[in-house]
Amino acid sequence: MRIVFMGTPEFAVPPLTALLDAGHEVVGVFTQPDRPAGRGKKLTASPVKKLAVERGIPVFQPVKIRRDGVEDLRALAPEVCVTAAFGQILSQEILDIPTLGTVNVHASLLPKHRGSAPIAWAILQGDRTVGVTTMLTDRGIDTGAMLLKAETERGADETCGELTARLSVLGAELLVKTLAGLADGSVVPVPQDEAAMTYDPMLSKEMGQIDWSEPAEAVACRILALNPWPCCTWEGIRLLRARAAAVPEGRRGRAPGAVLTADPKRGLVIACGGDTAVELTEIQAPGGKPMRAADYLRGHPMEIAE
RNA sequence: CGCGGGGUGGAGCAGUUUGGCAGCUCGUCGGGCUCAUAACCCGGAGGUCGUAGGUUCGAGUCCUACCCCCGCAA
Repeated sequence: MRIVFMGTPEFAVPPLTALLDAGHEVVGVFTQPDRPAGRGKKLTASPVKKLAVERGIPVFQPVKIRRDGVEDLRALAPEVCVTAAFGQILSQEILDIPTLGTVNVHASLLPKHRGSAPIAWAILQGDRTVGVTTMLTDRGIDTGAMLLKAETERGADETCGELTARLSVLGAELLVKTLAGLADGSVVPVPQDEAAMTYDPMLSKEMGQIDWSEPAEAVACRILALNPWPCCTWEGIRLLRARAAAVPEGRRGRAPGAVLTADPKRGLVIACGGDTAVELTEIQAPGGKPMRAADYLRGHPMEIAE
C-alpha cells in the first residue's frame, strides 16, 4: 500500500521498519521537528527521522501538521496514514486525505488507557495483562474503532522502558497484520465500549513522589512505571527497579519508609503500608550510572531503622 | 562554547582542600572453625589511579589539553 507514516520516538521505529520490510510503499514520514536534547543541548533528530533518512524516505517536520503540513500530506496522496506515537493531534482535514483512513498503533488494550502514556499507567495500576491495539483514528484522542489487539503478560519487575520496547515490536507485527486484514476485508472496525474506557493524563514529575504508606505492590509498580521517566526518587537517589518482598526476620511493625535492611547480602528493603516491604533492586545515585542496590551499598553504607 | 556531577585492583566507594608507603566495604583464590549459615577466623592474588604533556627531589593529589560516562531540558 501507499503509506505515509507519522511517528516520533523509539516506540515508532519497529512499526516503520515492519512496514518497509513487509514491502509497503512508504512515500513520506512525518515526525516532530528536531529539538535541543541531551548534553550540550544539541539539535537532535527523532529516532523515526534517523531511520527515514537512512532509508531514503522524504521527511516532513511541521511544527503543527494541521496548520502547515496539510498540503505536503495531500501531495503525497497516501492510501493509508499510519501513526505511532506521533505526538500531534490530527484534524479532520488531515484525516480526510488518506483514501482508506488512518491507522494508529496504541500501546494499550483499548478502551483502557487512552492517552499519551498508556504503558506507564497500565503498570502503575498493576495491570497484569497488557498489550497493543490497532485502530482507525478519528477526531477524539484514541477514541476510534478498534481493528486488532495483541496481549502479553507484564514481567514481574519489568520497567516501563523495557515493556515499551516489547510492545513496540508486538505493535509492529500487529500493524502489518492489520493492514493486510484491511486490504482483504478480513479485519473490520469494532467501536470501543465507551462505558469501559479510561483516559490517563500525561506523566508528571510530581508522580515520582512515593507514598510509603501504600502497599509494597503499589510502591513497586510506581517505581517500575515511572522508569525511565520521570522516575521515583528517594533520599536523592533515583529508584529504577523494585519488587515486593517479605519483611525481614524480626523487622515487623516499622513505620512506612523505614529502612529494614541495607547491606549487599540482604539488599535494600524498605517498609511499606500494612506491614509489607519493598526491595529496591536497582538504583541510580546522583551523577552515577544505574546499578544494583547491592553494589551501591558496598560504597555507601546506610543506616537501618531501629 | 547552556549548567552541573563523575572516571582509583573484578564491583561499589574513600583519598585530591594542605603533594610524601594504594585505603575501605565486598567479590575472588587457598586454609581453618561450625550440626548449620547472608556467620566467623587466618592467609594470598589482583591497580598503567581515564589519556597525553607539564611543574616538582617526589603527583591519585597541582597546571594545560583531550577522551569517556551521568544528571538537568520532554
